[in-house]
Amino acid sequence: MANSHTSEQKITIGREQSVCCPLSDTARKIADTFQNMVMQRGFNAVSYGDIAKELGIRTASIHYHFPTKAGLGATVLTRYRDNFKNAWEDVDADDPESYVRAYDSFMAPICPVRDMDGVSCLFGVLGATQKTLCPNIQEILASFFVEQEVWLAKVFEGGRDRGVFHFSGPATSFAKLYASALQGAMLIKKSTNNPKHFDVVIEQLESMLFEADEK
Amino acid sequence: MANSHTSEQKITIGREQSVCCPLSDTARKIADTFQNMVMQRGFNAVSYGDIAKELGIRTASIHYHFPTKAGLGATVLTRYRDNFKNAWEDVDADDPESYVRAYDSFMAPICPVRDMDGVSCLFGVLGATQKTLCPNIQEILASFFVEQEVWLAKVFEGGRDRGVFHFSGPATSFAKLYASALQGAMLIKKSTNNPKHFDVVIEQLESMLFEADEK
DNA sequence: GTCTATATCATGATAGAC
DNA sequence: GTCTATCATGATATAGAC
Repeated sequence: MANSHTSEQKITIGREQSVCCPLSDTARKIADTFQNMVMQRGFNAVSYGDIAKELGIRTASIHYHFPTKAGLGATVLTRYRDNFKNAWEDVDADDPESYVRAYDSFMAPICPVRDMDGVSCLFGVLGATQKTLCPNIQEILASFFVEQEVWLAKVFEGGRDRGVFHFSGPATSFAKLYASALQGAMLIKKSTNNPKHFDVVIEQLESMLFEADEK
Repeated sequence: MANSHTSEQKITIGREQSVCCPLSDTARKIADTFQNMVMQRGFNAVSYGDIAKELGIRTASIHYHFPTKAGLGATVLTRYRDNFKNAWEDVDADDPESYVRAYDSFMAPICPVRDMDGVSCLFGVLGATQKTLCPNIQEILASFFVEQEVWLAKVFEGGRDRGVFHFSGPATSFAKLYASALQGAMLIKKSTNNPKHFDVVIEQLESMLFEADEK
């Protein structure tokens, strides 16, 4: 059943590399294909055989580049996380508009995920089966969600203080809500085959966040 | 790795039965155990062997009650869905408070999921790997999310008209946001091992929905 | 209704030739 | 770096005894 997809789609996010050595051309193709498939089907439903078939190579070749599936998963997730975190622009306390730009930089890497049918965020997909993943990956997952919330709360709070954002309650609570809504929206978008679901949720969130600008 | 859990936890939701014949005692134990495990690890990471081990029986016995894993999944998901939908109380157009009660009835079945460590909503877990599931289950999933949104939007809109709820924009958009936030919050709660995450998101949502009552 | 035994298949992974 | 060949394991599922 894991092979019952009819049309694989290429995803162009997350090609950046993590701390360690850059990936060779083949390794990158493997990582891209794996990432794309996991975002559609989940970690446990993608096999080396699926990747090999898609790329027209043998599973042994994949094992040469990535000896273990857990290692491949960690590489892909690290790259995906770094792509997001590197996008986050710093704020300038003296420039209110920098908070809006920071928010935009946060949302930018999400767009490619939004625009692909049949996928949802890698973090969310892995989080759904968290307990089945190796401790390394569990740790990357958990710490990203925490870091994301801390960063968002800082931007939201500073932006509210400067009058560019509007929401009630603690900034950490609003950040938790925002991150949760994005994850859930991608998940429901995928489950209902309705790309618009995600767009509508973002519209609703932003109409709240920027409410004064629209009055 | 699917067996690396140290302490299975019992869940008491979703014991209600669907349209067809009620489950025998053993069948119900199997369904409960399977549902609980799937909410922790996902459909593809739970095997008949895992269930058999947990219950102290053989896999062949499980096949007697549920010939196929897809069938077991459909039974469990149908039961889970009915448990939610049956909780939804009708509104009385002449009674504004009935809209608050309807909202409470919607949230009630979510509490047990909130209170269990290491699990997230069955809909969300299955949605994350949607493409790997049989068409039957995919359909139940997709239609539930749509029905949920329609019901929520109706309650939100009626409640806003009567002054008990407060939000801006179309009720369908707010319903989409609400459903997404709940799904994402459970997912992040599980991924970060932080039960409070879910509570905070609900607090934030309700402080928005009931804002006037708190001023 | 539950069991033993078994069939069949896919999986992650390794050894060693080229 | 890629291949063929192979291994060990665990999965779904079935047949038939009790």
